[in-house]
Amino acid sequence: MITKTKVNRKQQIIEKATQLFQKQGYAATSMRDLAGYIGIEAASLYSHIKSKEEILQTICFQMANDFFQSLEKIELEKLSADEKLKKAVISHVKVLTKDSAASAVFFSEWRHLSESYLKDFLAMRNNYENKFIQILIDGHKEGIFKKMDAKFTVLALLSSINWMPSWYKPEGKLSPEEIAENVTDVFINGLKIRS
Amino acid sequence: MITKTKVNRKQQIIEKATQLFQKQGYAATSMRDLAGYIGIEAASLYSHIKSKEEILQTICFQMANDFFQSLEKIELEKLSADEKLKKAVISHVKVLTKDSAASAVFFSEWRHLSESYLKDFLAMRNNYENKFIQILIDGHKEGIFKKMDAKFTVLALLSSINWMPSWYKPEGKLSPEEIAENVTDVFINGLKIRS
DNA sequence: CCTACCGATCGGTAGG
DNA sequence: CCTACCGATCGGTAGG
Repeated sequence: MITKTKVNRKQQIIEKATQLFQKQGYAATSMRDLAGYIGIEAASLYSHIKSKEEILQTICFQMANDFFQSLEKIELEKLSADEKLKKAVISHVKVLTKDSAASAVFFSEWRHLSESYLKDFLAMRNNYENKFIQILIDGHKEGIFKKMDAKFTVLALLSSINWMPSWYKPEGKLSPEEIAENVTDVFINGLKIRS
Repeated sequence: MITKTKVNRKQQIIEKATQLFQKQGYAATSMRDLAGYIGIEAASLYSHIKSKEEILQTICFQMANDFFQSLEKIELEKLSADEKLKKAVISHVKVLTKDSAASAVFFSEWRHLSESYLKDFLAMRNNYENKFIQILIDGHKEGIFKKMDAKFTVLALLSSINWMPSWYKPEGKLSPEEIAENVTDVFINGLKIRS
């Protein structure tokens, strides 16, 4: 049996914590819970992490980074607004489904971050939403999208996608691309048969 | 000063708990927190309620009932699928915005219900979703809606609406009807200008 | 509705 | 990574 290095153990702690935070919530998950699942004493966790909140911070800011990076790549491309929106949704869904447990924690447990982290977190989220809003505004200027409340629409769009980790099963039949295809198709083209 | 009756006090406890559960989450809200905001001792809460979980049960099942009743009324009406969908969304949004704090608790904190209540809760939610799914299926049969994954679409639709309590401000400029109008318009007609 | 209190559990530290 | 332990806090009860 190969000895586990500290790095691996830390990774293991974060992964198990992610699962527990998703299932039970951050506040309802105790360090003794977590340690028990890993097979060590609660006190031993602190050889690898500084605090319970540090775990949450790691999860939240890792996800935030992933979302940001994936969107920034797309912003550089020269695309029409509807193509850009579709690509943005696809990469959003890809990040989301790559680790749906971490995504669920990211979306539901961020409020338990302490103040200064919370501030950074909310600023990043706002920034991210604004990039989507800009795509819709551009699309309207280009004559592709109808007049609408862009912020409202983006929040509705992101909400409908972000809720997914709560019911998305990786073994399900839909790939990230198919999910994004479905979502963008509904939002861009609507449900009605065109006449 | 008029003496508060027990009924009023119980109502006050539930309302304040709803606010705290929304802001901090159920698990992170202590009975001492709650009592402090009301201005009594924690032990005194138990003259009015049986347990912390009873408060959560009251909130969740009250909301579940409201949602159900509003939808059942619409099911009886003879309407085309797109009209029925719109009406269903309007009354869903109305229930949601009537008490957005209770709605937020309903959508985010139900997992802290104990097992038997959890089972009932999930059954009701499934039942509710199925009614929406049926509307979409009927709409496809009537030739109004295109072919789609009805369950997927309903979950996306409800998610985009249900996320609202986390950012909806009653003093905002949009009425429930306008919100429902925006949401259904996007879903039914899409963002693209018809050509 | 309060005082007084219960056993259980919390996140975390000291020291090895 | 463990044993031993800390002060704080938890939901809730007894008795008035």
